[in-house]
Amino acid sequence: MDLRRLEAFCKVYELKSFSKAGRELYLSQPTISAHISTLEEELGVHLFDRLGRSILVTQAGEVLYRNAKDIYELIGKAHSEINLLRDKVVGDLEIGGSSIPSHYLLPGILYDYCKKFPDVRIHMSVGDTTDILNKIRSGKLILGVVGATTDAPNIEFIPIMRDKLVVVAPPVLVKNYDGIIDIQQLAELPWVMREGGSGTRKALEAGLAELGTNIRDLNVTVWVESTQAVVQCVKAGLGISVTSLLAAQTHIDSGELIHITDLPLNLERSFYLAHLTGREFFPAVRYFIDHVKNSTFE
Amino acid sequence: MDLRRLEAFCKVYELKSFSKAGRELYLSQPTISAHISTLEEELGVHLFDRLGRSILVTQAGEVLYRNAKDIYELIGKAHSEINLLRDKVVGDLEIGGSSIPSHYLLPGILYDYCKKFPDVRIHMSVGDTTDILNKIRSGKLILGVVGATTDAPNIEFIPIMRDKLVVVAPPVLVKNYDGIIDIQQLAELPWVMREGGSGTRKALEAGLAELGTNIRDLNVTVWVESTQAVVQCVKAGLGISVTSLLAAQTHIDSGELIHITDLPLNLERSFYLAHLTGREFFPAVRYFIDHVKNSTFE
DNA sequence: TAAAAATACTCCATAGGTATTTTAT
DNA sequence: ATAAAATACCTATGGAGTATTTTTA
Repeated sequence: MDLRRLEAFCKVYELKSFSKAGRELYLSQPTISAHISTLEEELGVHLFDRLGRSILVTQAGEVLYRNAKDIYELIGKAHSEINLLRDKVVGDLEIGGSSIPSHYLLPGILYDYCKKFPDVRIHMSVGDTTDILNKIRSGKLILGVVGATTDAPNIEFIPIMRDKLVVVAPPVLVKNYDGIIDIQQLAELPWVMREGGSGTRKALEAGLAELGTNIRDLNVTVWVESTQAVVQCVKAGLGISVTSLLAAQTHIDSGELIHITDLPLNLERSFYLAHLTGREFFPAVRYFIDHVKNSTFE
Repeated sequence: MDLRRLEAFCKVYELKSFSKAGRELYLSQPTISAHISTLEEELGVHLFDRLGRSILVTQAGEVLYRNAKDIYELIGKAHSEINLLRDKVVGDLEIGGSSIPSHYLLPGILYDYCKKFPDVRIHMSVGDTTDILNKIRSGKLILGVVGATTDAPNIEFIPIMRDKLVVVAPPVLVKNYDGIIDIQQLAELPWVMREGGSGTRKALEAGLAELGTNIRDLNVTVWVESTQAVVQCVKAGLGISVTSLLAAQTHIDSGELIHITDLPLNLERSFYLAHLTGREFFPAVRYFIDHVKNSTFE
C-alpha cells in the first residue's frame, strides 16, 4: 500500500475519471492508470469497473475509499501534533527529582510553570540521585533535579540552588552533652544513615573525607531509604543523622530535633538540573530550564 | 509521509537501533539512516537523538509512533475488509425494484436470501423501470428487477418470471355493460394511466400497438405514478386501467375491482434482473443472481 | 469523431546497496 | 577495539513522462 497510489485512487474516486484525477494531481493519465492497476493487483480486486470510456467504483473501491479517508486524517493528525510540539509550549514533561528537590524545591517551581504553560502535562517521578541519573541516561527522563553530580561525561549539571546540610539529633540523645559536640563524640553516637545512591549521603561522605575519616568509622544503627524516614527515625531517638536544612527546619523549630552546630564538618551541597548532553529539547523543555534558572538562583 | 519510511521508523523505535532495524527489515543500516533523516526533514523535527553509538527517541518520535501504529492498524483493516468482500458472501447489496417487483416479488426473494447469507446488508430502492435502469447505468445500483427491457446495449436483462397484466374496472363503471367489452368500448371508457417510465405502461403500449392503436386513442383522465395509486384510483371509480394481476388479485377476489377478460389484448410481460455489462460482481452479488434464478423460474 | 483508458516505450529520480569514515563505548 | 551511525558514492528499480492504440459514446 503506497500513499501516492492511494492518493491517486482517492482523486479518481472523487472525480470518477482517470484523466481528470491526473490533471488535478499534475500527473499524466497513464501514470494514474498504472497506480490504480498496481493497487488492484496488490489488493486482488478491481477498484473500478472500466466501461470503455467511463468508470464505475466497485464495492471494494467504496471500502478502500472509506478507509483511505481515515488514513489521511490520521496522517494529518500526526503532522499537526508534531508541528504543535515543535512550535508551541505543549506536550509531556517527564521530570525526576531526588528526595529533597522533589519535596521542597520542585512543587513550587512546577506550580509556577503550570500556571505559565497550562498545555504541558507534567509527570514527576521521585527517586534517589542515582535512580534519577540512570533514568536520564536511559532516556526515560529528559530532566532531573538532583542533589549531587557524577563524573559521567554525558550528563550536564546546571547548578540551581545551594543547600545546607545539618547534623540533627533527638533531644533524648544529646541531653547528656553540654551542647558542644566534637567529632570524636559524633563518631560514638548511633547514626541513622541513607543508602548509597543518596545525594545527601554523598555530601556527607565528601565532608567526612575532608576530616580524614569516613562512614565506616561511624556507629550506624539504622539504614533507611528516604529523607522522611531519616527524620522520623531521628525523632524516634534511633540516632543522629545529617539531612537537608529544608527538611529539618520545621522539626528544629518545634524542638523535636536538636540542630548540632559548631562542627568542623563542611556540609554544603548544590542542587542541579541534570540532562543528557546532545538531546534536543522541544519548547516545553527549553522553557522549563529557563524557568528553573530564573526562579531559583538569585 | 512515505509508508516504507514510517515502517523503518517504527522498527527503529521498537528496537532502539538503526542497524537492528535494518537487519529485521532486510535493509542496510545506511538505508535506515536515510529513511529516518528524510522523515525528520519532512516533519521538521528530530525523531531520535543520536548519542554517538546509541539513540534515544524524542518526544516527537513518541508522538509519531503512536500515530503510526494507528495508521498501520487502519491499513490492515482496509486490507481485511477488502479480502472479506472478495472471498466471502458479505457486504452491501444495493438492489432496485420497479413497482410490481419491489412489492410482490422481491420481498420473498430477499427474505430467503437474507436467511442464507446473513452477513449481507441489503438496501432496496423503489422506482419505475426507467428510474431503476438509470441508477444501474450511473452505478448507483448494481442490480435491479424491472418489468420491461430497453434497447440499451450496455444493460443485460435476465428474464426471471412472467407476469400477466389485466384490465380492471370499478364495478360502478361496468355495471351498465353486459360483462363483455370490445376494444371500441375500451377506448371510450375513462382511463387511469401510469407515467412513461413504467414497465406496465410499456407493456400496454406494446399490446395496443399489436391492435394498430395507441395510448393517444384512449380517454385518459388521470395520470398517476405508482401501481398502488392506480389500484386506488380505479377502486374510487376514476376509470379503468391495466395493472399486474399480482397487484389486482386480492381486489378482484374481494369484488372491489372487476377483471375484464375476453379482450383481444395480449398483455403479458416478463420481469428481468438487470445489470450493467462489464461489471465485476463480488460474491454477495453473484450469489444473489443465482438465488433469484433458482427461486423464480421453474 | 472525440474523449477516455490502455499499451508501449523511454527516462531519471531515488530507494537501496557497498565501502568507508566518524564517534563513542 | 568494537559496535553503531554517518557519509560518500554507485546501481537499478519503478515512478512518471510522451506517443500511440483501443474502445465506446
